[in-house]
Amino acid sequence: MSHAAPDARGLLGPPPSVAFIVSRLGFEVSQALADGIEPLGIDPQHFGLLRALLVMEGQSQKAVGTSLGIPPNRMVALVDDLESRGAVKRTKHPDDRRAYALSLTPKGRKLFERALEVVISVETRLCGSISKDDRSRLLELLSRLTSFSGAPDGVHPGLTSQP
Amino acid sequence: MSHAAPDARGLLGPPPSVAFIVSRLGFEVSQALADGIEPLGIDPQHFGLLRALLVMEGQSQKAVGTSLGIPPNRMVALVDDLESRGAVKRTKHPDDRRAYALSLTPKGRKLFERALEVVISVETRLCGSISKDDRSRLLELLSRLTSFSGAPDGVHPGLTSQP
DNA sequence: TATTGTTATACTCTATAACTATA
DNA sequence: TATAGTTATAGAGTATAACAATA
Repeated sequence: MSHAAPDARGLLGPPPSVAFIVSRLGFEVSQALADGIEPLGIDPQHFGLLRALLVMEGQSQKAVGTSLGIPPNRMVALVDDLESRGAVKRTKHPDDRRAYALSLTPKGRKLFERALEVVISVETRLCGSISKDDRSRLLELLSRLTSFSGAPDGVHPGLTSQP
Repeated sequence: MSHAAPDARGLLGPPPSVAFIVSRLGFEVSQALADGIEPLGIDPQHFGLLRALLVMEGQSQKAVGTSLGIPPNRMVALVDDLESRGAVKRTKHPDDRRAYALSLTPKGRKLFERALEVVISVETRLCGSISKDDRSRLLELLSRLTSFSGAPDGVHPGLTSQP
């Protein structure tokens, strides 16, 4: 049935809340983002790692992992994936022979840029129904909302797991 | 190290996008909501079911499930949980002896109201840093964003799974 | 003795598909 | 034969904990 519960909408239930809308919209956007980069052969976690490596060039797996909130065992698989497709490189760490120094290859940078284009296309689709000014206003309002996690600015806690 | 990557914030990376902020904030809010109702002994899926039953009193598991996008096998566990704690009731469906008619008990309504209080408290915390007028503006802007899923108005696709 | 990266095991969640009783 | 509800099995994803090499 395409209209199983025609009365289930908007009548009862909670009054419209920012929390519910953001929660729902956030899920949909995450899904769209994941679907969009999937053809590139990566998932959101890979994207987050590429993004971090852009500014953490040469740091160890451990350092990058803790900064992203990703535990060691998962870092292994993540870096394995990206290394096997030539996007990142493990080289010996100059100061600590136990550790690897992670770095992006040119191929990795291109991969990140293609993923960024996906983000932009999702943004365009998402905000296509409001004016440029309204988008700015929205951005400004959203940035003033109290963040729940203490995660640093560019980090998406959904891409980690740590409590 | 508590400041492993002090430069990873805001310098490089994508320009601020509604998509990224909404995705991140949505995750945090969902987490806060889940954490908030956990002491009540339910999770977001249970909450969604209670919310649906408020307006689908007497309908079958199948009907409620399809309206929420929840497959039959999971409906069983969900309804089992809520029934065992006396929040919903399975009675024989008058028209179809294969089916059950689901209904909320008074205890179920109280449970839903307590969960609603949690939603309100999260809303208050989330929007505590902006004025009442700004919150209205924000709500209005958010509601004008293009939704990705075709899900009906009150349905949160993160609480289902159906593609 | 502590730490980096790694591997192995266990657990949770979900999807798939069989099964029963009715229609 | 098709459908409502149920149950069983298997798969993906994750966390826990043990491991080897180095500090």
